[in-house]
Amino acid sequence: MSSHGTGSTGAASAAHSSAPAPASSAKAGLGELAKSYSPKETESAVGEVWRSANAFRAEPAGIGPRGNAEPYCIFIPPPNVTAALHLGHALNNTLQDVLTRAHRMMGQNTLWMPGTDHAGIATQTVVEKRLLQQGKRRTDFTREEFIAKVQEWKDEYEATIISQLEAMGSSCDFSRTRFTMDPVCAAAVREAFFRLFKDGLIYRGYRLVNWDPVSRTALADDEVEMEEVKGHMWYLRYPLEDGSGHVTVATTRPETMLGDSAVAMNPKDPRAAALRGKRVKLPIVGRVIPIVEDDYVVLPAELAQQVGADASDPKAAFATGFLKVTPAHDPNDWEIGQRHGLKAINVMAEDATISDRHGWEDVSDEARAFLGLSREEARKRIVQWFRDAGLLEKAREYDHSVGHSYRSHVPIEPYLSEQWYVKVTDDRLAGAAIRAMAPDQVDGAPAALQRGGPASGDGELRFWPERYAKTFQMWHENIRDWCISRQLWWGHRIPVWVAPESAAQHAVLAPFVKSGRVSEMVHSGKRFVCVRREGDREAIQSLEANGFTQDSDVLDTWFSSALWPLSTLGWPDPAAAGLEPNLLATFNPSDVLCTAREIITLWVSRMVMFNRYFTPDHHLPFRDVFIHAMIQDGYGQKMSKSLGNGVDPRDIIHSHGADAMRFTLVQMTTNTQDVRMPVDMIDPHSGEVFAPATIRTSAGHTVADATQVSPKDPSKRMVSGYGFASGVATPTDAMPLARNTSSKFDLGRNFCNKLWNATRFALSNLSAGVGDPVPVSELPLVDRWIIARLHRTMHTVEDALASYRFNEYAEALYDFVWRDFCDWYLEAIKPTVKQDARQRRTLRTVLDASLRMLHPICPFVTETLWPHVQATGEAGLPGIKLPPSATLALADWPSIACSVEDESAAALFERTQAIVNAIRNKRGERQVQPKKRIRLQAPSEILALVQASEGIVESLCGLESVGELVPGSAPPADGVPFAFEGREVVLSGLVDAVDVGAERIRLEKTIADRERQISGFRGKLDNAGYIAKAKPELVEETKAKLAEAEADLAAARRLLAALA
RNA sequence: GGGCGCUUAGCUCAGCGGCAAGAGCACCGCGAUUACACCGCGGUGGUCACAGGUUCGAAUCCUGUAGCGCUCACCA
Repeated sequence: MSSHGTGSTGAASAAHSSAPAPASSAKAGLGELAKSYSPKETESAVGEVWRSANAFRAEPAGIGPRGNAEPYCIFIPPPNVTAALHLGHALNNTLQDVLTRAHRMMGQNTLWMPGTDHAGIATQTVVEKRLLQQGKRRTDFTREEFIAKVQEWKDEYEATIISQLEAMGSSCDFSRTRFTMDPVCAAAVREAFFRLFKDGLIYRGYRLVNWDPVSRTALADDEVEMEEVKGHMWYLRYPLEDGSGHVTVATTRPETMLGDSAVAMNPKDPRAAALRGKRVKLPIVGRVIPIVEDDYVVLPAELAQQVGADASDPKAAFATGFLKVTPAHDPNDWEIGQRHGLKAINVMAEDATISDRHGWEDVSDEARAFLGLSREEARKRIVQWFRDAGLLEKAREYDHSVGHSYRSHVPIEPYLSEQWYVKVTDDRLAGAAIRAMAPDQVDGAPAALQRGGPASGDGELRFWPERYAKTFQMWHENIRDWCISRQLWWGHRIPVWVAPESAAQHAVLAPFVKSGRVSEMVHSGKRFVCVRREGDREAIQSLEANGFTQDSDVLDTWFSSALWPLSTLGWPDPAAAGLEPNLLATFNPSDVLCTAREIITLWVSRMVMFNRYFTPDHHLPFRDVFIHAMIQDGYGQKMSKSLGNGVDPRDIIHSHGADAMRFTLVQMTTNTQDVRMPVDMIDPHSGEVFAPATIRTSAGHTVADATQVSPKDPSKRMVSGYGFASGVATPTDAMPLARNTSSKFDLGRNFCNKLWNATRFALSNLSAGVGDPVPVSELPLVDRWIIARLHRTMHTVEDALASYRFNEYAEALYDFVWRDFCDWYLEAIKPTVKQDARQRRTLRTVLDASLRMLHPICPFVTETLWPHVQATGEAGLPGIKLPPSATLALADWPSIACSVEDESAAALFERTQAIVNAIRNKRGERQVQPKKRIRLQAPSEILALVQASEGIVESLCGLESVGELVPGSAPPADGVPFAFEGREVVLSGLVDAVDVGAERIRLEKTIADRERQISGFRGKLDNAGYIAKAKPELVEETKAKLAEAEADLAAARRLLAALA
């Protein structure tokens, strides 16, 4: 089919020869472009063109050729280094690149800041998993040794990710690439922590956290996954202390009863009066605990109705009205405990085994038997104990959802511990985030908006699509303080040193505090000292000499991510970080953040809070937030690194090319929430595409089986992407890794090929020279029409881009290039362009402008074609400016004046298209061979239209003659009549003999269609409400349509009569 | 339970108050014509999930129902 692999006359040689200086050295000519676009052979050369032109380097204000231009900046959502990028990232980054490239071409000083995220818990987990496969554990190494291993992993995947971004054509300023744990970012983290600590916004909190008993670390709320679990509801009897009876509590977690410190009941409960002041003797433990009254307790349905309380609470269905209160092991119980001054008795160790060493003191002999048991085992034995003691009232099956660690997948234990918190509930953080919202996107009474005065950034944050503003608002209205300490090794170590409080510390600390090098606080008998600078050895040595030790925990990853728009630009001091002093001021605030919706709470929120808090004028990190769709696999599951169902963009680049991938992704970016991407596999043994065999994981996900059998040869096998990502299967020479693909990308591939061939055709004509510019009014009709279409397309594209309607951008160009330019313009000019230099000027100009507008979506193919097109001579017409440029990536966006749009020419050409379509339709209906010439006879009004088309109707319809149809004269014997614009028109020479019966059926169908239309239009026009209330233009339009339909109907009836 | 979204041609999706509802793929017919078979020309195919309502006019707005998906919170 093409010259793949020959390299002799193909695109590869053309691109390679032009790579060092594409525009100047390229000699355009048909022979240089292969018959079809072969991305593999050109993409790397194009990448080299951009690299050698330093095309994506951004400089701060005042420096470089764009130093005085308005800045445009996007911060990449830093991909985490746990794994390679998948198609979700490809979508995310393609959209950012489209914006970046378009704004660069529009002349702005444009920075797309790239980098990666260390993803503390996730990365540590994948490395630990790999070590486990080698039979080793984290604790077999020192902290430093282990971190070095994680670092190795990070280096490998960081390089992979950057190379994936480059392969996709991402126009990031790679010279500024950052990593959230590099020294520049680490300095920002240190300063931010210090300031928050000093300002009282970081504090030590002793409370229940989400505890992962396997990983033995605290987790943030958003790191907990809810999973449906089949369990039981146990009804336990607790005897009253005075022996007068018992109360029954319902619980799913009987093992926590060892730590109960009260039983609660609702004060409205009819039984409350009798029980008020009584106490309960806790079985097994023997602890005597009070019965407290609290509104939180739900009454059982029957009682609720009796006292007129709300019985609709789902809990009412199984509640007993008595609630065991275990403050140390349940968040709600903790709240009740706080309200009633109850003790929190922690009965578990850090691994969630029953323990008497973490706050449980009154262990009875009977209870001692349960020490050391796991949660699950303790539950069984305690239930058995109650059953044996006759205190188990009943048990029933009960399904409920339980929080699980997204890391180890075991149930989370609400666990009492002391952690570091950021007080995000403070108005300076959450309040500032809500005040940032654009007022028209804030839901409900803007109470929050009224709290603060207008600061810069207030009211400026806008979500696209706007429905996501609600997510942002609700998150901040219900926000809870943020637990930021993690008991991990991989991450930013918390810069706090601690020692038991003592008077002697003052003398040591005073000078450091005074000079602002440290900040201190005292909490529960300990002194905590935050050291501002990592390099402050003097302060650290002094602290350590006085018995202080550094907190061994690290910070939540999102703490450093939250600083990304600041840290990447060198905050707090770019110069000290070795960067340009005004880098930060130039590019923060940035313009838009592109991300997925689950990131709104995790990251967008925190960036907004931190950027506003840390900048003196409280400005935003970005003004717009664009939320794009989530890419799902063919089974409706989110593509994710952890599930391993992601498709590597390099696979799609391999099968379809980077531009095809990009175009397709942009084209599918509507404002929907999810897009499905059915994934096929390519057999590495045969190259055949097939649907992979799937399995269901224990968690219920459908994924490609880890190994697959070759569809061609059952003796051969391969490893799937899932098999590789999950570590289940390792590719070998005999069992290689299979690439994925998806036929979805055919759309983009076909389009790129179409553009390639249209350009090839244009080049073959342009070699005759492009002529001097002439006013648009002097050009042939079809030229004036295509220029009008070009102008309108440019506006559609610009409007779409300005409001992030990416699919409209792609579709406007798809239709313009394929439908208007290829199907109509190129076909129409074929007979004339070789002789008409004016027309070649139009062709040159339209092609040039099209490549420019398409470049942000398809940078590789457009840049490859660019030097060939540039070499044909000057582009542009009066009103259309297309200044030359060596590289397309740095070329100007087209400038097209509205005055070039000739509306009457456009309208006339649209009538031309209509008659061409009508004639083609008649040919098609009769299966006339394309080569066969036919004759047209039409009344003078229609003949005038045909003549005005300047030969286009004749050439596009294969007409050998056009003649006047005199009214009343007999039509030719082989005449095929039809109605056009209410006139009778006859085609002849289509067939040897007219099939009168078939002709009658066609005419009768036309008559029926028109009659239906006419009755529709008349219905509207007879409706007084329509005449009175609809827009006048619309009424006029309807009248015109009615008239035309009536004329067509009359013509068809006359034709039918003549046929008989 | 709260929030968000989806349900339009066989498939994947646009359209979100006003032409006789669109695209790509698939399908059917004609076609190796000096850009392109990753192609050209023509065609088939839809009571726009269902039920009410608002309106001169509803796929489009409102209410309700059903199914699907995501997300947050929570269950003793």
